[in-house]
Amino acid sequence: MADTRTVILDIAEVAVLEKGFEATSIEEIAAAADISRGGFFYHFKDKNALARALIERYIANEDRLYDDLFARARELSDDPLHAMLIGLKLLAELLDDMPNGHPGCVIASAAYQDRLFDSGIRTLNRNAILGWRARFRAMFAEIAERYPPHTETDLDALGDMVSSVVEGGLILERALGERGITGQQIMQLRSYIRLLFSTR
Amino acid sequence: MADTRTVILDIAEVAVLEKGFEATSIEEIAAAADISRGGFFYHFKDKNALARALIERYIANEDRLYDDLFARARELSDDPLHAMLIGLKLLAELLDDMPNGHPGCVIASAAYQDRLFDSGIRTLNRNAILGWRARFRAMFAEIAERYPPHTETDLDALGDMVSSVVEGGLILERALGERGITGQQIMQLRSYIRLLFSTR
DNA sequence: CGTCAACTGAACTTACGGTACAGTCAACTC
DNA sequence: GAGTTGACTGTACCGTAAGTTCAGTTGACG
Repeated sequence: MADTRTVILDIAEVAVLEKGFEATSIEEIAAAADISRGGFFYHFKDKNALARALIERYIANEDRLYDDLFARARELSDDPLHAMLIGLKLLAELLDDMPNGHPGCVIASAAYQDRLFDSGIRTLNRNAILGWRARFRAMFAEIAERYPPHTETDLDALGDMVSSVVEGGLILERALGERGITGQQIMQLRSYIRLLFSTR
Repeated sequence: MADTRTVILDIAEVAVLEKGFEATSIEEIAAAADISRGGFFYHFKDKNALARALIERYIANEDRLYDDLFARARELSDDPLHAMLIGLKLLAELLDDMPNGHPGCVIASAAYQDRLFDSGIRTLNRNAILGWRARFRAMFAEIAERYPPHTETDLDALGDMVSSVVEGGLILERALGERGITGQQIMQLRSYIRLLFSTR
């Protein structure tokens, strides 16, 4: 059995992504985790601590996922452009193969409920996104060195585009109730990257 | 002076985008609109009616904006590809020129608070996004006829990409607290469209 | 037996959504 | 200028649901 803290976070994540943070009650989380309301407060000192833990865990997971996935892609090709194209394909497949679709992004959810949280949490979110920008920017910079882009391109904006397309895709997927949208959008981004850098 | 209903919607929109729907109280809206709680219920029978009105108004505004903007673009060029490129540029400028930045998308906000609303509201959201898909799909189809794309492309996915990039950009913009991100992202999409269709 | 983590269960406080309704007041209609 | 209507105010009230606190229980382990 997983430890209770993890169970709470799992339950809370799903609920928060479906209804928002404020609308997710501690009672409801506790009930689903088979503990009492008091038990919840043994693990988290207040509701804000839950939010912080939720976000920290999400960011750590996402970072690990990107690490693994693009490391794997780099194993499959030594060329930075090909590795990026492979990585994006793997990412699209991974998202599409999730049993119930990707549940949504905790950071996007938080972005639309900003004022509920303290500035520490906002900083956390900000840094996560800046981290992804830097990660992909570096990868694109390496590509651009070997394959000069056909159009002058702001590499920060291009780095952001990965996050942007994922976030946008998840919103459409949720709002439409259609599976596979996010993967499709990533494949469009991939198509852009290929056109932008590849020779001919 | 604007009529009270509009004032309520304006205030509620900002508040909901900042804190989420559940966390926005009727009391607070009424106070900001300088009316009593009773006054609020004169205009909206309950909180759900407010949500619906908020979303309906947002969709109508967005539709009108797209209508105007791409009609204008079409006036400036008869060529469908050029018109699209002009339209995207205009869109990016419009978003960047907003006095306090774009406040965020009500539909994205709703997407992450789905379970709060009845299925009617979900249908509303769904149809709005399907409408934008159809709108842009048609435009891309016309472009593709004259300029066969360099890569085989799913026109629905391409149509969705406009919404996706806007939504994603808005999330980054909010989470980072940086202006201009959404405009940049749209310019990236524009760059993709140009590479995908243009001869040369 | 003592300790400690992991809880339980009840109590407390506040806030919110919603209802009901009597009354006000300015603007328009006949 | 009497009457009507739309747009409210203000107050009182209800139910309940939510966050938080805490004293006390339980069971495993040394």
